[in-house]
Amino acid sequence: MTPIILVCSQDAELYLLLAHVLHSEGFEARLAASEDDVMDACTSEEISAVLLDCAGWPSDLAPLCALLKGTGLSVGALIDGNMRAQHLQLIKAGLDEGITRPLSPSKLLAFLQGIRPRSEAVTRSSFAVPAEFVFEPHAVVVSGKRISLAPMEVRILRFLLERQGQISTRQQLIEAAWPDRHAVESRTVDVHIGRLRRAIAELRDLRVRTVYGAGYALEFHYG
Amino acid sequence: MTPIILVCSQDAELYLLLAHVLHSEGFEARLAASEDDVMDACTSEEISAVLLDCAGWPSDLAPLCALLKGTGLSVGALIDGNMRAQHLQLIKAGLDEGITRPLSPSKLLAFLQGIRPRSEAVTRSSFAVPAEFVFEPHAVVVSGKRISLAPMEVRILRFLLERQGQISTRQQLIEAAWPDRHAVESRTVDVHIGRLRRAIAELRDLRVRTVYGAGYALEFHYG
DNA sequence: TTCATAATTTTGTTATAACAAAAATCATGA
DNA sequence: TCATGATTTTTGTTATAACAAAATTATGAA
Repeated sequence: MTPIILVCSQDAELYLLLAHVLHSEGFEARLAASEDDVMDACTSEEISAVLLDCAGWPSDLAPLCALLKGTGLSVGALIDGNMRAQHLQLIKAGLDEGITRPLSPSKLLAFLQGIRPRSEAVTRSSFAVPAEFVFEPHAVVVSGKRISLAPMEVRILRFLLERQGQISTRQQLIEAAWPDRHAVESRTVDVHIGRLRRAIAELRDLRVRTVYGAGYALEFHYG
Repeated sequence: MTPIILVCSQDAELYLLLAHVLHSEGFEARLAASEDDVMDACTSEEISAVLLDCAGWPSDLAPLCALLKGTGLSVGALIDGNMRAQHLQLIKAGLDEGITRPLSPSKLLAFLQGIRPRSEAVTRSSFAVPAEFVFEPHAVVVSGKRISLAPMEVRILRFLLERQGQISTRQQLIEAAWPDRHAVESRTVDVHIGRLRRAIAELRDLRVRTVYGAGYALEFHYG
């Protein structure tokens, strides 16, 4: 079931760009240009999250935010950096994520894919690799065993360890393990996962699990 | 070699969004916020195309456009619909493609992927399926043979026939053959191409050719 | 005729062997 | 020691069998 994101804006171009980005990340986008549109959309479809465009909306969005939060929806908002009072109002209304302009698509996507806000992301980045794992450029040492790995396999394994069992999409793996702006097909990830699996096959407590239609997660049993 | 698109703008958010869109379509984006930046970029890297943001540039872009065209680069421009004089100046400067605001990502991508401008696209859509092919919902009849096909295979074959041997990317196939806003993995396309190939295997004059790293094209020998 | 259920078809996704291309490393000779 | 060519390793992509899920069609009972 493709999650549907309701974009509340009267900025047509922003919507077109966002719709494109969302679509290519596995979301569907819907446009609401008025409060009536918002009500109609929430009634007729199962909306997964709402994105409020503060610059592209003629009135104060805090009441609408409160209403949407009252229905249990996740709500994010695009907020101008200089509109602090508005930001505060939205936070009081229960806003889940404020995304300041200029908009960073990756932060928006992180919000939509359930990744915690940056402050928590920073906290989580201190989730280091468990001490049992010692990485080398072409290998990993764990449980007294030294496993040869290609550099790409090393990067993927390290990332999955840092994620501590959470599901990673292929796109997240690409962003984490490939050099910046390096475009590869998502099925390239699948092939590397297979290579990593074969390389670590002899480790009984470590396994890469496939989550159908979502991505991959690491299972590691400490002992 | 990933094509590099130089985006000339001082609108940070537009750049972030465009960079994201371009990146996920297999392009790399670079930002130039001044004419010096443009010159630096063109000197230091092999730029495949340039995109001029007329709203996000402080001066007339026609001279820069002429300069870039002089170097043989493809140049597109984002142009406000009400800036006709500017549009004319850019056309006189040799502009390849004017994309009016609000920006449609698919039109931008069509330009970047070498698809002809819309006027030519409309012309090309009259390239009907050759008369030898008669399509049914679950089959195609050609050369006196009736080949059973799944509906998706019918849509893919029809699209490839209309393309008359031109290469289609997986994304183009998805946009043409799948319902609007339907998100599938690009490897889903590969699987359907395989199924289509098996279905039409007995037709000696019809073949789906793989273009490594690009997509697919149909080979059909009339006779 | 309608509707619920089962069966079948279609579509989406995964795994992995294999091939293509690029990058890194090694060997050799000047 | 260094440049160059050869070899090996690494990475990206493709093909396709197989599995999972969704959609459509068929069937039988009410």
